[in-house]
Amino acid sequence: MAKQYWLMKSEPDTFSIDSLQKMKRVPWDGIRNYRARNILRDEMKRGDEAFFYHSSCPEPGIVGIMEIVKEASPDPLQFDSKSPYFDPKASPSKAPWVCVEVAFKRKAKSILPLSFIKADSLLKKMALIRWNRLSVTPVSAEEWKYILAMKGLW
DNA sequence: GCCAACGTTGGC
DNA sequence: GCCAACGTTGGC
Repeated sequence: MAKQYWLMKSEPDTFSIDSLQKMKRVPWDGIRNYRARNILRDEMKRGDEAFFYHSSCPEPGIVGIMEIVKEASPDPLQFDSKSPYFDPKASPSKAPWVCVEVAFKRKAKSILPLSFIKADSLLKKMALIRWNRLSVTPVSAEEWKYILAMKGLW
């Protein structure tokens, strides 16, 4: 299958592009929305690439690129009673929540702000805008190429 | 199955 | 901190 592209949100206070750069490879855990879960579980493939997006911060926007290095497996946090992502209904035989593993690829030279995305005639059609509260959204090959070709961004 | 109440996300 | 847009929960 052709490589697919995604956009994944994280609050930089919790986990930022700099944290990913240092850690190199992490589980993308704590997804507790069914629509986002279905994307992780059913659609994300090893080798796919994703934009790292900073949300709920002074300047939200795209800040880097990562690669999906491991496909979905049960999210361990759902079994951890001390985690905010604990799910009392989850059991090893019936684990509703999954995570993928991502690896750092590159950090943008500067942020590509949401305000720019919303003002751009091509980018304002991104699923990021249409499904504005979903933390994992698809990015079309056209949108991906367009952003990668932006002057001075990378 | 409907819907009101409540909780969360995330931009501003 | 506010609030719009959803998503979830639970009574009926």
